[in-house]
Amino acid sequence: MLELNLIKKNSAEIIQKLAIRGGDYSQKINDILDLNEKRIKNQQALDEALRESNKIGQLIGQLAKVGNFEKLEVLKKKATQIKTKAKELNNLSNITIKDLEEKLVSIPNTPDLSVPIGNSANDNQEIYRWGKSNKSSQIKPHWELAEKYDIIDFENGSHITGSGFPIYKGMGAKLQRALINFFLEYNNTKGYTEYIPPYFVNEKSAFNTGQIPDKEGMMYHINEDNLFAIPTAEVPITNIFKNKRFTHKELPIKCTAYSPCFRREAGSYGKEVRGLNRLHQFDKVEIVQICQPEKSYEILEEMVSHVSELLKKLNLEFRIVKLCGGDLGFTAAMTYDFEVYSPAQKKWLEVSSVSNFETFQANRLKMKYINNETKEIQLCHTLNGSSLALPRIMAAILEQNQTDDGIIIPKAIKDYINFNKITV
RNA sequence: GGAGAGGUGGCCGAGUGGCUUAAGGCGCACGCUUGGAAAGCGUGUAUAUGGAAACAUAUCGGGGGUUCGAAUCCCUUUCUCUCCGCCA
Repeated sequence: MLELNLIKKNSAEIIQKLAIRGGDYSQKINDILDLNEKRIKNQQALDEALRESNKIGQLIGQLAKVGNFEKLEVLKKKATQIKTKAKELNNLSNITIKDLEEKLVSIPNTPDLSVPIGNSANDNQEIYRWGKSNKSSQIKPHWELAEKYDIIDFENGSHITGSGFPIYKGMGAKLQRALINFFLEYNNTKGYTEYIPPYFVNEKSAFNTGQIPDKEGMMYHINEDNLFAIPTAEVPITNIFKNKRFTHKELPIKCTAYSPCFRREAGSYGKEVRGLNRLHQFDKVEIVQICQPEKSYEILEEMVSHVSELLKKLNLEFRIVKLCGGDLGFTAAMTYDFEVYSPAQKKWLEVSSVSNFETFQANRLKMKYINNETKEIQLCHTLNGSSLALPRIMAAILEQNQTDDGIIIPKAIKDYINFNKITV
């Protein structure tokens, strides 16, 4: 949620930034400003009424002490009248505030000015490319390899639950587990504290990180308890720090967590969902940082190089893409996507999305810090990224590391796994 | 699931209808003291909204009610703790 006082101060700049997403938000922003004016007027009238009523209340207290009950009764009547008026004003004020909140919540985050303008993924900017994989025509897709080596059972998974819920088996399960450990341990060495979060969250938590109201349909919902299965560990992890006030010494907060992720992915079909391309349940290791506003873009770069390191250690061909305004998520101000190459599908698969949310989440979470120099209380900036999403990493390892007699296990994870090659 | 106890400021903790934003303590900041430090002493120290400011209003888990007036009484909801039950 954007900060109301920033909208008030810099509405022109905000409209300009939002235009990077490809829409004209000036009407919405103006509506918000109008509603805010209305809100302030209401509040002032209400405060005035309450002030009067408080004064009379005090007077009554004094009169009661000296026993002047005649005058007291007169004042009581007057106070009741004011109270009635105050109640009306209060109702009016509540309606306006609700209206205002609703409008405010519907506005996406303002992209950073460096975000390229564009409508779709086609307008994203590739900023980095690394590695080289075998592109021969003999290359097999990962779903065929998974079957050949009997390490992932897509069919049985879809019988047990539905499509998009694969079963990892034997060396496949071990590889997955080794990768998770490798990611977590590497994150640990870079100062990220490990967490195991809840895998279900309530409505408020989902709202705080921006899944609601924007992406409600993407989450599995348990009606009976009104809980959402987490689409990413970002949701519970970021919520850990709601209503906190940090000192500059405590920042940045660095967290990492492994969790399964659940996504409904309604509307996906065909080759998009083939094999490990898109699943309803998948594993992911996440990194989250909370920091002072002036440091967030520096930290974004740090996180980008962190994720790059992981991919280089796995020796996977990948590229980094800076998302354009039109492809940017609702809550993000800037996002870098990491994509590994699938030589068999001849396409890039997203394995990480590293974003700076600036104050967008912190505003809903009331996550603040005290500026050491000015002593002002400001909202923190939040950032997160995958490090990494397992299925597509798995797909890339299978495809990029395939040989005639097996899949070569990346050297980087040899400490976490007790074989060098997946064989029949 | 049953029964009980409780949620007060950054933290601990007092407070059962009126000058209580809230005693006391801890912590923190500044000053005095000291060769320096500790101790000691003194002063200050919640947040949000509106306002140029003075100041005003709101906030003692959330919501509602009683009352001229609620941290304090009533209703409701939520969370935590203890005991019992069930259980990996």
